[in-house]
Amino acid sequence: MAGTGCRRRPERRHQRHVIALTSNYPECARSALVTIAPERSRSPLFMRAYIEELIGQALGYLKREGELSLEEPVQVHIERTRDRAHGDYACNVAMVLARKLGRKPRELAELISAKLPASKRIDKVEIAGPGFLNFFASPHYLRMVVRDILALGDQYGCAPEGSRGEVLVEYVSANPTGPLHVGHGRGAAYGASLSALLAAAGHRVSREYYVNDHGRQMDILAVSVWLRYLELAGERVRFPANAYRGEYIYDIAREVRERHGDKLRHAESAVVDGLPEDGDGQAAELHIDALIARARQLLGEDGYEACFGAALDAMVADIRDDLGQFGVQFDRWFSERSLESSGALARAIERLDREGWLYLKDGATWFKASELGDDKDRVVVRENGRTTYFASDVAYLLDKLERCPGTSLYIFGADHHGYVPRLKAAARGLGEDPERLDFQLVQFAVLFRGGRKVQMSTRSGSFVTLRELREEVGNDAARYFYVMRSHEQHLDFDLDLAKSSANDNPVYYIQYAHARIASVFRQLESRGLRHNQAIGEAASDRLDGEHEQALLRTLGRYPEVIEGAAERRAPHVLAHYLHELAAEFHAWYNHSQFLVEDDDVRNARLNLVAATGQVLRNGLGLIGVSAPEDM
RNA sequence: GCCCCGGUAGCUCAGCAGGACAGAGCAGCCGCCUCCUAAGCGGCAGGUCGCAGGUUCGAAUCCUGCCCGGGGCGCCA
Repeated sequence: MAGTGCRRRPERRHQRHVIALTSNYPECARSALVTIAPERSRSPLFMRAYIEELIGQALGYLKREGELSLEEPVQVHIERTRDRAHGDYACNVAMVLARKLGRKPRELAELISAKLPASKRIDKVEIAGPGFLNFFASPHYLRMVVRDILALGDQYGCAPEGSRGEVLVEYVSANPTGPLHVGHGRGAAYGASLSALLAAAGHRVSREYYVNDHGRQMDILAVSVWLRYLELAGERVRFPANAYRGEYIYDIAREVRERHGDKLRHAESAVVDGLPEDGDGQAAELHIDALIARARQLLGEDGYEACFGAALDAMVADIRDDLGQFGVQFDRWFSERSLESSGALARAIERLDREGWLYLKDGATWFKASELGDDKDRVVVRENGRTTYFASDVAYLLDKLERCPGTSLYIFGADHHGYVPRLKAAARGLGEDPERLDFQLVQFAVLFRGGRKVQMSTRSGSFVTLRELREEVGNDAARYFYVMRSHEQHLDFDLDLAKSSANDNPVYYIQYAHARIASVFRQLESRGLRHNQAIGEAASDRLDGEHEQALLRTLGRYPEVIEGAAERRAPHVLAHYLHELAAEFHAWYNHSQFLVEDDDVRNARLNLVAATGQVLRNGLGLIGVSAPEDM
């Protein structure tokens, strides 16, 4: 039954036409007849943009000669071929036009390819398959790649800063009520990598962490600290079910005690007398809320703020420290409370009102979100006069849109997907363009150890913190593992694999390639030789081996990878690319000696080795993984 | 009930702005260190792309329905 050969499909072979590129039409200005995507980089390093240009010129010529009647631009794909036999790039322009013009695709392909300007970067163009134009990069172009990489260094692959729009990226934004856990870690790694990628692709990027320092959870945290403080002071107060039990609460309480002594101490009876009983569910909620009210009453404004402020400062400092060690930085930590004091909150509500999107019902103020694409209307001011969390969101959104003229990018955990229609509705309600908002939802990460799911529960306090994870597997492995899968995909994080220093760990595989490169240059020196780039460049035609050619092509692809990964908000694309690049280097390393006698060959190879090292460093840097010199 | 994400090789996943024979890593089997780190390399084997329709010259990729798994739907934060 399990036949082997019979399942194979018959080979489909298409006749190929080879068109020599001899004609040149210098007078053809760039035409707007071909569009791929807006804002394509014009850098000479971008082969696709270059090919687009060539095709545009050919079409422009054909149009002026009356051979084609083109009215509107055609949307075409210029893509990397999967099969080397198909050249380096393929374009489907003829097939797309065929549909529009009702002509045969191969016929059109002939027409177009005959008018393609000659180019030093393109060796030949073939017509193949149903009508693809296959472009073969010239050896000259491939060699140019090494020179460019060595000349540009850490700038290779980067578009000029500001060549694209501004992006304000908000990520992590975990409530400062406890340490970050592994779920936040994924958002942090994704956000940091994506931000770096966007910056490399030419966007001006600012990174923000929205600190939820306003709500009930913060009050619970403050009270938790106070209760631990009382405990340390010798009061025997029962700790409520819903309060924060983590060890870190004691640390903060100790700090408060050091600073304020017994000033905040009250007798146990004064604290709990007359409060509703603690218990499960509803009872626990009522109890803790009453306790918060009691704390405010006994401590007064200043005393309460002492606990609250200490808790907030400690938590934010801890989170900042944790993320900093993880290589995750922010340009701004935006306080939710500041929205009220700055008047941003009131202004946002006024704006919604002015635009006519607010109404009163049951004593509360509602936003007509349902008329703007959300499933239901949302309360902005509660019956008790307090604004809702959503109101803060609207105010922060308005603030962001006013500060950043480009895109506001939200990175949410997948459980926040309900916020998307609500915030878009808010943007519309404010009279702003919802297209300026970009939402990326990061799916959950599940830890596996010994092939078993690591159980996590916040209540029992048995969750794994980001810090613990980092200490267990290391920052490099954690950063890489977090972004190696698409963020839209649930992530199975294999702790054993991440820790493994065996041949199966993709992080070490890539880092090892870099370490080997460094080692090659150490060897060179120990043999009393020096790398001469100029000699290598002059002899770059000696890089004609199969492995060398493959490596050159892959290195040349890097700028496109950056561009595409940024556009698709997909750092995992870069992670995969780096793995592939490392694989090609390892294969070459095993196949050939680099430190050969021949000065020309040796230096040419060393140029390629150095260029590979540079690209590995650049790419690893963007995803926050170190590039070690030795392992 | 409504909404979001996913279902591709034994496992974990790429590929999905439609395209040329479906890819990688791990696990399995067979090989490679007098030579720049074997944390490496070469080879073999492994797939009804969840199921059924539809759109198209062409569908893993787009549309519809269904099945399975994960998550979300508060005048909480």
